Amino acid sequence: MAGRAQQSTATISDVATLAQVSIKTVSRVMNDEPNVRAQTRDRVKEAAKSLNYNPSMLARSLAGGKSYLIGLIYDNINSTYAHDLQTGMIARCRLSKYHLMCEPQTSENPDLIQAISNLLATIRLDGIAISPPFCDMPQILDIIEATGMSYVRISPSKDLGRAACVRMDEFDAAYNLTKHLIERGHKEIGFIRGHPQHGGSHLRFEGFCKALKDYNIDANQNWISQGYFYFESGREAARQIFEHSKRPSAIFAANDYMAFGLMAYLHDMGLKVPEDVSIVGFDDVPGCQLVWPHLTTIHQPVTDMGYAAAEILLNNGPKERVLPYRMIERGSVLKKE
Amino acid sequence: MAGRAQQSTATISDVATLAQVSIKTVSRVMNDEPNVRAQTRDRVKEAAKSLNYNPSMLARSLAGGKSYLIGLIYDNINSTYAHDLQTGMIARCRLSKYHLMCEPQTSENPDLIQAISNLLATIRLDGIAISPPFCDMPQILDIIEATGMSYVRISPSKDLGRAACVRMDEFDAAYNLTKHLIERGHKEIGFIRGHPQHGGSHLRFEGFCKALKDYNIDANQNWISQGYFYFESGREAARQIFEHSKRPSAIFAANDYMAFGLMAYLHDMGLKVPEDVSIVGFDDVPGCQLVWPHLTTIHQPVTDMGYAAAEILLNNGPKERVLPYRMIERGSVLKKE
DNA sequence: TTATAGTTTGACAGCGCTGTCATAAATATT
DNA sequence: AATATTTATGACAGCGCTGTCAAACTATAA
Repeated sequence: MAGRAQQSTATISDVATLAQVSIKTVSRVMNDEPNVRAQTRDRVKEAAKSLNYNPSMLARSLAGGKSYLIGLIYDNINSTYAHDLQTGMIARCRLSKYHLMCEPQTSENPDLIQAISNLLATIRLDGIAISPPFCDMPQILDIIEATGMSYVRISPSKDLGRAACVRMDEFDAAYNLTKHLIERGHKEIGFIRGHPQHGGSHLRFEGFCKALKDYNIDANQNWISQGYFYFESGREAARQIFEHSKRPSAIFAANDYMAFGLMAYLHDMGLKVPEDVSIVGFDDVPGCQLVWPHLTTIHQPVTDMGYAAAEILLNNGPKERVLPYRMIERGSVLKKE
Repeated sequence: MAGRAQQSTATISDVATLAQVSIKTVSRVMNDEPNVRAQTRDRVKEAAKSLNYNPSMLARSLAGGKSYLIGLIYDNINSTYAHDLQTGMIARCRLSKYHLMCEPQTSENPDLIQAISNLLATIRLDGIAISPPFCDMPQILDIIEATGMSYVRISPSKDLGRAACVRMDEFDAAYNLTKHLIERGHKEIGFIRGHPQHGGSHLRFEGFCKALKDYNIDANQNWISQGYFYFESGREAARQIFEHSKRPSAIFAANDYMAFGLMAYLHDMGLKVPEDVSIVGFDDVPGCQLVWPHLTTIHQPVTDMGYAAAEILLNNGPKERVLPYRMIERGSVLKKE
């Protein structure tokens, strides 16, 4: 097992002795509490500085009932998404001297509920953020609520009012992206759906359908295919779409990875993007600028969502934050006529 | 600020009362210590289970002098790398009921040293892993050593013997990748160097040079260009290489992102990969399978390295682990003649 | 001046565990 | 049966802080 903690770190009583005050006064100064004479405050600060003293997070946690830790439960499948969420949360945590506990999970884990329950019992987090697909699992929300801990859902798709949440308007984004296709002259539009367990899938599909409807375009069921959010599933879904004799002029993939799979399929079939088929994705993962042509997509403000989630947890902020998305036009859509 | 910790969690004394033993005995059972009668052990375990008791990490840390936390200091620039490292470390942590504290930093931060110093003082980590470029900064290693904390360097390039480390043989990998190019008939080979501060850059370049030398090929200095490990720097470095009248038949980019930048440049210039120019990269980031043609590269076992690093920290394992790399042949290299 | 309120400080308990050490019980040895 | 040895258990202190409350000190009002 790992070695013992270090020996030679200053404690609060070292500072108290040096500054000739009680440890409680040092505590007050370190926590910026009121009712400390300016002169005393300075003396303590100086003493702390000269000893290079930093309060122990552990001891503060135990004594104060706050852990200075918030958690993030995420699915390890989509590494970029998780990483961006972390980055945003950590940025906000640092402002409040908090730290982030990262808790990857997989929805396949049969002991998922127990694992999360144990986590909550062993570490008294001051709050927890839950990203998809976990934020849509009622059982998980139940056990969190049972602990009385505050939590925030990131991009939930069911039961929106249940708890604090951070999200973007995926329906609206999908609607506008579809509209973008229609406005460029596309009428034969296919759709590759995402993982049915991931809430975003439905919202994106509904936005797509609504746009078609508003523009009086019939959705051809042959061009609607099921994928699961990863590359190969996009390729496979594409195969099913192009099995049919008549083919669409544009395809909306419910996320970028499936769009990449679709592009690979098209490449193998000798079909050109966007000349033969236009493509749009969703998420704006880094790969969008690597594929050729670059992929037109919706940029999800993932880092901002992480930041906002931490903000809600630390600051008891507003219970719902809807962040703006951006449509990123690149080269994968052909303007017809 | 965040809410108070939850109210209704069982503590060790609840379990002790229910099992009719002292809290110390409960502690022994929870920590699998010897000298507890089997019958007592069972009674305690049952009581713990029925109360859904989990020992508080915080309290154990404070009392026991172990924090059950190890840290990872990483550069947030390269998200995939950091994420994979995290994944490996977390996997190993879970086996020992440890948790990972992620500490992104940027080398540009003027207060870098102070930030790390404060971190070490506020959280008594039981160990810390340092990835590039931080693992090559002597100042950082100094302050860690001053705390007496155990640490492990990930892919260091200077001063290898200084502390425990996990790495792969980058020199050898670069050598073999260059050899691969030579064996396919390439004699005019360029190189895009990586960030001079990142150690790997030098090792990779040296492996390249050694291979050329062993095969009696002169390195044309016009084809050796400086990049900084990110996409645009690869494009810019490519521009400099192709300024010269004579152009190489193959280029080795010191990492994949620069290879992608190079491919973008070539695409813009109407040059075909691999017909006109063969390309190899280094790292095997996910984008390698997105670009066309797919990039031949060296797969770094990053997740395994994270796992091994945590293993060393938690287990006082061997002081050095050299992990195997794999050359991944894809479509970006042309076999000449 | 004395009463009153507000400000500053410290004593002390205790957060939920583990380490140390003493004691009790079980087992082995003579 | 008496003693030595091992095994099992608990009492207690204390990890480094914060919360509570009371005491001391200062400013203001009457």
